[in-house]
Formats: sequence, C-alpha cells, structure tokens
Amino acid sequence: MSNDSSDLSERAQLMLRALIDRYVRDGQPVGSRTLAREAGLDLSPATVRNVMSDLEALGFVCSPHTSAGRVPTVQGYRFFVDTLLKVQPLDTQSLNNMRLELSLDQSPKDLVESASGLLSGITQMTGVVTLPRQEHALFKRVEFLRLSGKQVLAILVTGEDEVQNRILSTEKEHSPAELQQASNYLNELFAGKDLTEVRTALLHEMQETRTHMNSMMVTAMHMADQVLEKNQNEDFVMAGQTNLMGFQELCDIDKLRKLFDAFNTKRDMLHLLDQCIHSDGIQIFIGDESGYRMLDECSMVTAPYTVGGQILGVLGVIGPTRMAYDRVIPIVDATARLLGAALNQKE
Amino acid sequence: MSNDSSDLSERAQLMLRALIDRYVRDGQPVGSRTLAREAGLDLSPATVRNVMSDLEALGFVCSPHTSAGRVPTVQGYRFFVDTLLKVQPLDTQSLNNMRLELSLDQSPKDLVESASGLLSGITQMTGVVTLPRQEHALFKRVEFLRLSGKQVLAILVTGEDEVQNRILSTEKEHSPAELQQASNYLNELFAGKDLTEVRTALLHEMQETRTHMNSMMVTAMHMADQVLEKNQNEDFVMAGQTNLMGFQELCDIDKLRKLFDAFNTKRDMLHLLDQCIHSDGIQIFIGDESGYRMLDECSMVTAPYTVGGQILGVLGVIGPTRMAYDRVIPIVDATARLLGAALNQKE
DNA sequence: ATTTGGCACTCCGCGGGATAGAGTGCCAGC
DNA sequence: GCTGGCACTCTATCCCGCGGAGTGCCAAAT
Repeated sequence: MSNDSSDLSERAQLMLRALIDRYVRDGQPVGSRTLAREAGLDLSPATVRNVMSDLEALGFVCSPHTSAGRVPTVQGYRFFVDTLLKVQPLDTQSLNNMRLELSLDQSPKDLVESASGLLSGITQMTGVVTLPRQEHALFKRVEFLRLSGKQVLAILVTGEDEVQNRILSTEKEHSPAELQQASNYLNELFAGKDLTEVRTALLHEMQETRTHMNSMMVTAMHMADQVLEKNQNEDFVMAGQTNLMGFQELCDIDKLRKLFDAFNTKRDMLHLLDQCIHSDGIQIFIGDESGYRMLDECSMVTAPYTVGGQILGVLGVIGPTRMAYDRVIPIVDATARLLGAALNQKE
Repeated sequence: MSNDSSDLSERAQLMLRALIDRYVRDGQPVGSRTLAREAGLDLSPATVRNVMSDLEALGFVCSPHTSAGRVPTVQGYRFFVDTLLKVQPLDTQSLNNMRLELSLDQSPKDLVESASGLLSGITQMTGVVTLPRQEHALFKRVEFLRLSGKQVLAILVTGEDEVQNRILSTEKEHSPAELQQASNYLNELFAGKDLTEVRTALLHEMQETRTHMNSMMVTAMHMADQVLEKNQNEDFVMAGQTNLMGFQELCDIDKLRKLFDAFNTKRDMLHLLDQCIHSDGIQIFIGDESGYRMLDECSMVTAPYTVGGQILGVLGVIGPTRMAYDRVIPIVDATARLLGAALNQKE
C-alpha cells in the first residue's frame, strides 16, 4: 500500500494532527475513542483504530504497551512539524509585552538577558540566547596602557560603546609614548570600520613587505592582532531551567540531572547552537535528532537573530519533546525579530 | 530531672553522637537495637530506649511516627555541632590536591571558580564562593577615554591588574587633553593606595573649600568619585548544584525546584552570605535556622577568607541538613585558608 | 536505683490477589 | 469501506494480610 509518507491519506494526516494535539495537551497516550471525538470527523472508534494501525506501521506513532493508547514517535513529530503544522499567530497581547520588554533602553548584554527571560517566561520552558557575535561590530577605537614590565592592557571600544579589555604580553617593554603612538596610528587607520574588515586589513598589511613600515607601525599591528585574535568569546545565557522540572517525562531525577549537568558544561550546548546559526530561519531538533544524548527526551526550537542581514546569534527554547510546537515556534520567531530590531536601534 | 541541656549525662551525649553519626551515614531513622550496637557502650536496647526517650524530651531527636527509630532534630544537630563535634583532620591526600588546584597561576576570578569547584567536588554538595571585595585592593591607575558627547569611559586598574570599566555621564564635554590631565592628576595623587583610603581622601578633598582647586581638579575628583561609587559588585559563584539531586530528602521535585529557583534569584542568597561575612571563623546554619524557607531541609557551612587579616569574602557549602559536618567543616576551613593564601600571593 | 528481659502494641512496607478501566485486534454484518 | 460487537490484554489501584522493626511499659534482676 502507501508506505510513501507523502501520499498519506488526508484523513490519516488529520488524525495524526489531532493525536499530537491531544497528546501535547495532557501527556497521556491517546486511544481510539478519545481520538474519534477529538478529530472532528464523524467516525467510530473502530475506524480510528484501523487508521492508527496504519500510522503505527509508518512509524509515526507507537503504543507504550498493548492496550494503551498511541503516542507520537520522533518521526511522527518530525512529519508533523514538517508538513502539517499550522503555527498559531501570536496574540497581540503577548507580542506587545515582548516588544515592551525588549524596547526598553538596555545594553546589548541586558537585551540578551531579557530575551532569554522572555522565552522562558512565556513558554514556561528554558530559554537560551547566544551572545551576539562581535565580528561585525564597528571598531571605534583602541587604547593601550602599560601595566608593568612587558604587560600591556588593551582596551577595545566597539560600536555601541561596548568595552573589552585584554592583557597582552609584548616582546619588549614599551614606553607610554610608544603605546600612545601605536593607538593613534590604529585609531586613525581603522576607526569606524567593521571588525572583520579590520582583521583582514591587518593580516594583509602584515604580510606586505615591512620595509616601508617603521617599527612603531609593526608594533601597533602586532598588538592589534592580539587584541582581535580570539574575539569569539562565544557564550550563551539561559533562563528558566527549573521550568523543566514540571514535566512528567523529565521527573526522573537522573534524567534531569544529566540535562542540567549538560547545561553547566556549556561546551556541547554551544556546539549544538553553533550548528543552528548557519541555517536561516527556524530550526527544530526533536528528541535525539540533535545527536546529543543529553537532549534525549527534549526538543529545541531555535532561530537566528540578525541585524541588517547579518546573523549575530541564535536564540531558542529547550523543552520536552512533547511541546506545543505551534505555540512555541511563533514565540521564538518573534523574539528573534524583536531582539534583532532592538539591537539594531542601538547601532 | 536534668532538663538543663548542659548537664546532659555523658552517656546520653555519646548516644546522641552515635545516633547522628549513624543517621548521617545511611539516612534511616535509627532504632534502639542498632544504636546499642553502634554506640560501643555495652548496653541493652531497653536501656538505650530510656535514654532516647530523654533525648526526645529535650527536643534533640524525634521519631517520624510511632515505631520508627529516632531522627535528629535541628536542635539536635545544633547541640551536636556546638558541643560534641570533633572534626576529623583532613587527609593529606585531599589537602595536597586542593593546594595544587589553588596554587596554579590563576587570576583572582579563576581562583574563586576553582575554590567553588573544589568545594562541590570534594563534598559532593554545592559550593559557593562570594567574589572578593575590592575595597582593599590597591588603586593602581585610572584612565579616561572620551566616547561621545558627554560620555566618558573610565578604566580603573587595581592591584593585581584587575581591570574595571565604567561609563560615566559628565556634565559637560571634556576634551581628550582635559581627560588626560585629570587622570594624570589622580594617578599621581593616589597611585598605590588602598581603594577605601582613596575614597575617604576623595570625599575629604571634595568637602574642603574648593577655592584653591582649579576646575580640572574638581572635574577629576568628581569623575573618580563616580568610578569608585558603587564598587560593590557583590556577586557569587556556585558549582555542583546538581549534586544535590542525589539526596533522598531533596528528591521531592518541588523542593528541589524551590531551592534552584532561589539560587537563580541570587538576592536572598547574597543576603544570607552577607551575614556570614561579619563573623570570623566557621559558621553553620542548620535547617531553617537561616530564616530562609528555601533552605528548609538544607544546611550551610561557611567561612570567611582573608588576606592579611582583611576579610575579602565568604565561601561555603550547601547541602542537606543530614550532612557529615565533621568532614565538611575542615574542608570549608581549609579551602578558605588556601584561597586566602592564593590570593595573597597574587598581591 | 539502675539495668534488663519480656510482652503487647503500633506502624510501615511489601507481595499477592482481585477488580475496574482503557484500549486493542479481529471478525462478521451492514 | 465503515461499524458494532466481542474476546483479550495490560495497567493501575485498592485492599488484605503479614512480617519486621521499633516503641513503651512493667516487673524482675543486679
């Protein structure tokens, strides 16, 4: 018969939708009688049973044991979100709240915190937001201060008056005057430019024959290089971890523990989020699709946020696989847009 | 009879000790037979029962229900730690590990992280360490950078090359030259002094008639004041929250949730830690003694850490009331000493 | 006067039916 | 192709009885 999922009968799709809908609502396996009522179609439980049997054969649902209702599988959720999900438009009430929350005058860092809080607050799950990439921020100025011996404190001021410090170890001791010269030189050369632009220009310059550069210039270049070097202090912020404690499927203490441990060792998490940043638009990991054990019973809905077309970071929500995707997706989407807009105003 | 706790019979004290010992080990109410064996005294269960009855009358133990063994009460623990606790000396193995971990060349901030990790790692509970107070750090130098309009970026470098940024809003626009003058003036005046000393000197100067100060000096003073103003970025670091999930008495998801929520809203926690900073030496909060509901089934063992006699912060361990105080106390104590020593070397 | 053994009593925890409820699968009839 | 009916299965729950652990008290022993 039709084990090509694409020509799954209209009716079967409707039932799957209804089943997931119901299961998401109350977490119990759903049986034929319930579904018959729920689906709106005027069918008897017996008929529903037949259809469910088909759905089970396709791997979209399964029953925990004989004589329990059916539960969606990961593939079931996948098919659901891919082809038969209709997102619910966000009610204007919440939207306004969000806009308000994110339009207050805040520093970029605070905005990220707010966004994370919003996500966790509205969805009652856990919100994550990666810190914005600095790569495309504007180079405003740099200053060097001599600390002691060969240690130099570099201060980099970027577009939105964000300040970064770094302590450099130089090869020889530099006098305050030399440092002043170096920073003047760099500021003149690069002020107002894009950080990546600065970086490439820098590398380019340094590869040029250095004959027509005086030693001061070389020093300046070197130090600037060190400052910009590992500028990817990629990290992220999350809020509402404890929200996850409310869900039955995570009430197994051991599972929760693994999850939280994973949050603490941020490495894997970052790696996962990193993957999301490359796809534009909403991305959804269901259950173990992420490939990370820690998220076994969890799903993640993410979206990149952008300013002027440039992707600055990712944000999203982590919750049990059984989540209301139709509700969560627009929330994540809206948050991404609003955060982008808020960051844009700052520039 | 003797309901004055101070003349609790030798034997009764011994039994209380044994009881707590046993209860801490396996978490089960302990009955007369067990205790008779445990206590070492050669007594029959019946005798033990009589003594336990006394202890119950004094409020040191209680039974969860008729015909269960006895469990120490908060007051029981209190009496235990106050008068009949003998701390176990720390084995040299662990001590060396700790010393190693804290003697690596690390920035103060990293040291704090390490200390917190150590506490949680060794005790298998949750470690907390407040960030060191900066009040008694040395003023090394300050620099001002003009950002835009009336915004000035102040950079304060303290003793151990710690750097702090602050953005000031000034009353009028200052030229780079003016700012340079101001920082020169301040650096000359205050370099190498204690931050609090600087602060008081500052306030004193500003109250003086300003007639013999030129406008540059006034400006400098004002800006310095703003920089030093709210220098108490009190915050703390904790590690190993998930360790707490292992304990039965906290396996009630709801209780755990409250606890973690409390950790996230750091306010109460800070307040509590703040109280500890004023007492010198180990301090122990048992159960609800802290007055904070969140710690209902938990205890906290803290100790301030010092450099050169100055208390810089507090560190400690949070765990279930049923913890091995005799083991935890020396660990907290040692960590405090080692952290103090490590910070001292940095100066 | 304290300690001890004995005894009756209480309460928890556990395994074992028994039962009700929910749900399935299949089949025969519409 | 849909439906009602029927037998079957599996779970969850309550109840029961029982053994174990422990207490409290009393009377006897030291």
